[in-house]
Amino acid sequence: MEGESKYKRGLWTLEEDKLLKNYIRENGSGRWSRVQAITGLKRGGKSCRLRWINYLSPTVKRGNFSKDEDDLIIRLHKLLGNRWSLIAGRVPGRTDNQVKNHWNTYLSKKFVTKKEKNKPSLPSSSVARTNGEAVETQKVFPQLNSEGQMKNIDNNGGVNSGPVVAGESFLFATDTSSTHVTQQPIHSDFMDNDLWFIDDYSFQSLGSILQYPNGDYPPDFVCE
DNA sequence: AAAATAACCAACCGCCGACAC
DNA sequence: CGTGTCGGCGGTTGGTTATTT
Repeated sequence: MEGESKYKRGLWTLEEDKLLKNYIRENGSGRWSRVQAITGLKRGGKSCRLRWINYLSPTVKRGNFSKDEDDLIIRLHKLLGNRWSLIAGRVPGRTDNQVKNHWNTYLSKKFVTKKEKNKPSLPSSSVARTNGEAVETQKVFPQLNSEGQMKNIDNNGGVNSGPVVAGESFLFATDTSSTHVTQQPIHSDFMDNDLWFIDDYSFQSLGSILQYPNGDYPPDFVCE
């Protein structure tokens, strides 16, 4: 097809990086589709955006993931599933691509190995594949309304409500085969034990780690 | 030392929602 | 409303590097 080679592909060169950085400095990030016209880069807007967000941006942290970062990612993944942008948003300096790669190449193996000791099988309705391994990805999406009522919506559309104090730790538990979600108080050492590994019939998560430092909740926590 | 395999990670792809016209 | 464009997302690919045989 004509036009298929309109854009260069593959790894970025230092010269291309320099052109893109110059563009950002002069025009700010965004309007990616204009980058080619302005800089002469033979790259599509999407490619430029990705290169900036995942690599060139000064906010991107390079180097190995720390133990703390690993722990946080594991917990957030338990809570959010494969919603990498949401997870990355709570791991300072890390991009969704970094978190996703780190999970797929390292953490999922640790995670699955540990989980498999306690879990002989998975319900087929909630099985996804990661690196060829079966991983349960049941999701619960809590929503907080203006009165502090927490609506927990699971991936089957089931809803359950109850009072929640913003910032207080709470626990979601849901039967994998039903639409019911319940909340239970948790004890303070929850974060230090292995409860956040999936067991046979429940999905449990720590809601408070979803909250941003300024007290806001992510888009999934809709204030009505 | 060479070949095979595994691990890592940057980049691409397809889809989707928001928005402008 | 319908259509096109853009940005964002998660899944996947493929090239490079490290490790094992």
